Amino acid sequence: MGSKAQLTQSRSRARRDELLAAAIELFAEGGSRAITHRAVAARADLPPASTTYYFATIDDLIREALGAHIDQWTADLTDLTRVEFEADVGINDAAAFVTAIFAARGPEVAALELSIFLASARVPELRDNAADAMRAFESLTIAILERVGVSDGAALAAAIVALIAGTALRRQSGLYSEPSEALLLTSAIRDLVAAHVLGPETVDRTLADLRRAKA
Amino acid sequence: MGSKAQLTQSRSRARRDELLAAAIELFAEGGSRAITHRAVAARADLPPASTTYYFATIDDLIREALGAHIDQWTADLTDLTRVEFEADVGINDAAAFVTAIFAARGPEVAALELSIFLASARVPELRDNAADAMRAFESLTIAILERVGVSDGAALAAAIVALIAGTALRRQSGLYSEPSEALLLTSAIRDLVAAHVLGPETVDRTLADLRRAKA
DNA sequence: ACTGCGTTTGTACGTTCGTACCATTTTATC
DNA sequence: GATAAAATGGTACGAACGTACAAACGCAGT
Repeated sequence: MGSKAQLTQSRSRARRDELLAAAIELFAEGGSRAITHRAVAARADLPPASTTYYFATIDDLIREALGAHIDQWTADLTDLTRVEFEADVGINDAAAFVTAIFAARGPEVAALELSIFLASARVPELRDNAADAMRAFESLTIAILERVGVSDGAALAAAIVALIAGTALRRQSGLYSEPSEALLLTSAIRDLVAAHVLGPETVDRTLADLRRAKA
Repeated sequence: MGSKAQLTQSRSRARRDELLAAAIELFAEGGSRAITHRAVAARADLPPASTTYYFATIDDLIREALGAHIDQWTADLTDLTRVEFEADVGINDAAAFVTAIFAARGPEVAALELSIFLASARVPELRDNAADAMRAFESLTIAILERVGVSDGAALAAAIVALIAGTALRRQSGLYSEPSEALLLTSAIRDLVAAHVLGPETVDRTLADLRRAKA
């Protein structure tokens, strides 16, 4: 049996965190297959037996690593919610800001978070962590929308979050250049916000006009 | 050395395909960790040594399985592009149609395709397959937009694809009920199309109005 | 300084893995 | 039907894996 660690000493907690960080590194580089006791320990410059002291099984180690990483992301997003903006921030700045959160950290980092979301579907223990992260991302988006003047933006925020996540995924294919992706995303966010401001009646009318024009 | 198979016999090709299908099944259930020679052979009801005859290494097996699956998806999408619609199809039907392609096949299947996209970022051999799939999806979306009356919809299609992919990802967290997700997605697609039809000037003006209203 | 508990780590065990080998069976060609 | 090529499948071997264990170590409180 592993995992009789009690972590009463701070040095011990630090070592555990280093192992988790090493595991995330390996996961980012080679997927879950790259995470083994020995590889994690070697990456963290710790003896091979150190992993079994802190984690009962290798699956626990993987779960904890992914969970800790996504939790950190949740915490970062929650912190951002409290950031104050300048008074006259416009949609463009806000869109760029939200975009930057997910998409502009480099494709590799985004891929990591996306992978954890996917993994959470298979791993019940991670589901709450993923849900929290998603909630935090949407809350942040709602908060930013409010600063910009949109008050009832829950559904809009959900769409924007989906748009950002999808763009991050699309980017993994390497089909499109970096700046054009960012432009596309900002433009789409602006479109969504504008449609929301104009209201469903205008959208309905516009689409009805489109249908009539086609005939 | 494995992989001296020449596949001159159709039965042999069929067995190979069964192994690939079994590998995909295991991948969907337990990730890349679940794919081992023995597990794949057992799942396909074939002798343990059968995998080494068709695939030089286990990584080749994994790559080929993921590649074949995403290629099949590309082929399906390309076929759909050729489907003719009824004359007076509206945006709602079209949006529901595109939505169904990615999102309504059940979360598990969508997760599989998303996972392959993510994996393609790490595995150079899969990059072309992922790019082809993305292109096919966008081409299909462009084609559908044309039937609805939108002609210059390349950027719009990119946004819609991102939106759909992101919604599929968001759904993995299990935060939202199935029908509300579909509604949200359809609504967002309608908004994007409407904003596109109204044009950038209207969007600009609307956002400028919003900014003024806030102050 | 002593004692107990948490921590650290070298080592080893049994299992499963990737892969190779080779005898056997099946199929294609003549 | 004979012959060669392809396909099949039982088996085995070394490496890497997860995990366990016990001895050694360090940091409390006394």
